[in-house]
Amino acid sequence: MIHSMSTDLIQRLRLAGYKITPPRLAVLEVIQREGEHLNPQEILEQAQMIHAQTGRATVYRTLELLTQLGIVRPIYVGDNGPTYIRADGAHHHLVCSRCGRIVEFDACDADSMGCELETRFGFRITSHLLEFYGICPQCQATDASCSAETMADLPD
Amino acid sequence: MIHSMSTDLIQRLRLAGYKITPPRLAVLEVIQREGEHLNPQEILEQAQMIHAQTGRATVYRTLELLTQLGIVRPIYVGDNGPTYIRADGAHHHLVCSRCGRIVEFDACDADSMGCELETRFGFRITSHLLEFYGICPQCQATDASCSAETMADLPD
DNA sequence: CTCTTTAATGAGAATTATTCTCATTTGCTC
DNA sequence: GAGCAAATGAGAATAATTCTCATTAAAGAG
Repeated sequence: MIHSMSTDLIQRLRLAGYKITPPRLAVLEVIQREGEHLNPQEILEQAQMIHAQTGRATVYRTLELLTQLGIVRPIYVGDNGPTYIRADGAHHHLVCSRCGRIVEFDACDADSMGCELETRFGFRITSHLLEFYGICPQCQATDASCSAETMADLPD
Repeated sequence: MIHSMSTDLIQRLRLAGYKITPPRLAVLEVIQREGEHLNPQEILEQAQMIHAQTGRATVYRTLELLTQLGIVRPIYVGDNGPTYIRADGAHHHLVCSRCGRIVEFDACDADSMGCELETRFGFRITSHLLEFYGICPQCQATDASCSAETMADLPD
């Protein structure tokens, strides 16, 4: 099997006592490559391009395993099901409660807080998620007036 | 129907053009009362104590509605399904990737960031969620050594 | 207070997502 | 390369959520 993947991650799997198998490599590869917001179905499809026989159950099992190992983690955005992302790195979202619109931002003070929390609770912190919830400008405009747009939001 | 609930919320429903019905009042009451981390099944059960005929589909429909209105929002903790909380107020978690342990903390710099983001993106922000992911002290201890505890985490 | 309109409801069917089962395969160690 | 247990794939089973539709009832008009 050809794989151009971080030997480091493979080592982590091996050291934790797990076998290095084609489906696991495929899932790992997919998540490393895309990095963002793939749901189990999409991960299955992409993994099958790498290792055609990959089964759905194995994808779920692998995602659970990689989550346990702190390599990936599920993230819930809007009202979709879970998607998986690399467990390192931070995520910052503004989420509109009304329409579900998501805006990303960077710049975040959380890292310094993270350090403090590491000391305080003894966690070894690898990443964070900071989400603000509210109403986006567009939806505010809609709410404010009693125009046709407003009507569109009322029950049919 | 007897309900000792925030007239304010009822007004918001009414103003948005929705009818005030017993199941909606029941769900609203349950979420107001408990406030935290109830899943749809639990909300159904508790709502039925208030209004016995409440149906499951209606609970889902009401949760969707209340989410749209920014009154509640779903939150995903660990690998359980969604639970619903009041949309106001902040939530701060330390989540262990390995064992799923959750520690709550308060004190959070996010509010000032929230103000800045309101200006920058025009959102009207009502709450936030800040989660740090990492490995809890217990799991670190397990990882570090090659003791019996470590064995327990390896594949059977 | 009664009537009318139409949103909302409950029951259960249908769908979708996830987990489980088990016979078979395959990494890994020696 | 032989042995062993972990890992796998297929599909069954389960759980969670959404949809359908006939019926009910909330809200406004008169």
